[in-house]
Amino acid sequence: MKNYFSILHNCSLFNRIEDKELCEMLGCFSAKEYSYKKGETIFAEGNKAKYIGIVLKGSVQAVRVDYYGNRSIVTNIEPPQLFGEAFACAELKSLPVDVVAADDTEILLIDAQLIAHPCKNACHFHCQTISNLLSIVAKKNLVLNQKIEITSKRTTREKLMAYLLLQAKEAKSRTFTIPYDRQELADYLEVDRSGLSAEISKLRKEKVLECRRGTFTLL
Amino acid sequence: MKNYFSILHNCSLFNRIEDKELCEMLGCFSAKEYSYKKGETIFAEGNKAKYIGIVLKGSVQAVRVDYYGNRSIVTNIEPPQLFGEAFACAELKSLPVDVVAADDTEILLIDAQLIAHPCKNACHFHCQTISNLLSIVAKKNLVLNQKIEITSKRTTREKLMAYLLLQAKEAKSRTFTIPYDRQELADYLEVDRSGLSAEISKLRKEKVLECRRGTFTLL
DNA sequence: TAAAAGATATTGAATTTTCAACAAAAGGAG
DNA sequence: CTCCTTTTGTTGAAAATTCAATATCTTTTA
Repeated sequence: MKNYFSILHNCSLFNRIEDKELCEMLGCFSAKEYSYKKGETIFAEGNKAKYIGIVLKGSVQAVRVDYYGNRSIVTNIEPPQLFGEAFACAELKSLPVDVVAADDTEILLIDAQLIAHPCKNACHFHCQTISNLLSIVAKKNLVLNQKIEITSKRTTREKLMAYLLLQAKEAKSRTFTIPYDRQELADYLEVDRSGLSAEISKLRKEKVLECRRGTFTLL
Repeated sequence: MKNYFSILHNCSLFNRIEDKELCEMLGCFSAKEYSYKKGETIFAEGNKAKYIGIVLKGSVQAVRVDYYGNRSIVTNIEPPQLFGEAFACAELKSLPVDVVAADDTEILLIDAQLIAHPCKNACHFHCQTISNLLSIVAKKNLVLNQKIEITSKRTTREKLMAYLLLQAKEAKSRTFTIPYDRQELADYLEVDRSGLSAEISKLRKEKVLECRRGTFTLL
């Protein structure tokens, strides 16, 4: 646990919480650490949403696999961000997505009830933590809104460009690395992988972008 | 204001808040009432997200209009639900959507700062309100997830059926009325209106559903 | 280093969507 | 009731996507 203290320290769930208090809280929340290999399922669709997860190392993805095996990636989460918090706060009986490890991953799980509902004592941290959680869930909302903005475009090219422009903006650079391989990017954009590859090729020929694997440069 | 007391009473922002306290709070939050005609813009894209809105009468929609005038409807909000709360809680500098009145509408606006940030006094309401807001924002998250689930389908038919099945489930009935006309439904599903009409016709011929305007029956 | 495995790119055919124009139906105003 | 406006449905052509099969390039591993 000690190893990950600096990550937790930077986790916005603990904004304005003293390091000393943070240690107490982790005990109080009975936070537990877990490891997953790449590809393993952390939460399965249909499970009850009980836990808030914090990514300590690696990365996790919220994915949905439909009827015919079509995979859709909803979000990618990296340290020190949270996952599952919205479902847990909504006290959902059945998760609408799978949460899987996108790399070899270490996470911390906290029982959401202990955070979301005010307790008798420790009320100071508590109110602050809930306030932090509100801010996190609100920002997660924006992430979903961005995904909707991107995938609401009608063509593969438009979706791809909307995504890349946003990434460039977030990286504050024309060159940036995305967290997806081609198949994953297609699953995020909700398009066919081969069509996506073809579109990337065209954009390259048109000198709109350069790329090598996950690293893109907009020209 | 008095007229809408019963609506506010049922608004989950005020869960576990006594009616007496509710009155005080509205004053304290300097809540103000506004009216809009159908089609008028309540918040414009790009504005700073300062206010949390509560729909008292009518309905509002979060919409995005892209580059070429393509409209996309993100959500439809009816009394006594909130809108803009996620953007306000995330303290967004620039709204990513327009919020427009979908009918002749009355709303209440509250300065989000006054809700989201703990104040010195009145701490009891406050912590409860923040906790309520957390639950609301988390549920809004689910609504966005549902939209993503629906629109991630690859064909118009699949999107339509996913949407209708969800509506039937929520209405707990095979017959239900949706809040959209054909054009709006197309804008929500992110598909072409004429293609949507054609698909509805096919489904009717196949005896999968019946419909008249916004009222559908799944067979 | 070579072979194998995995990821990315390419291609053409089939399917689906979009687009535009128009027809039909429903609702509202006078 | 009739005219007018709005909404919904229909159609065919053009454009884009998906699908499947194969080729090429990278990385891993033996």
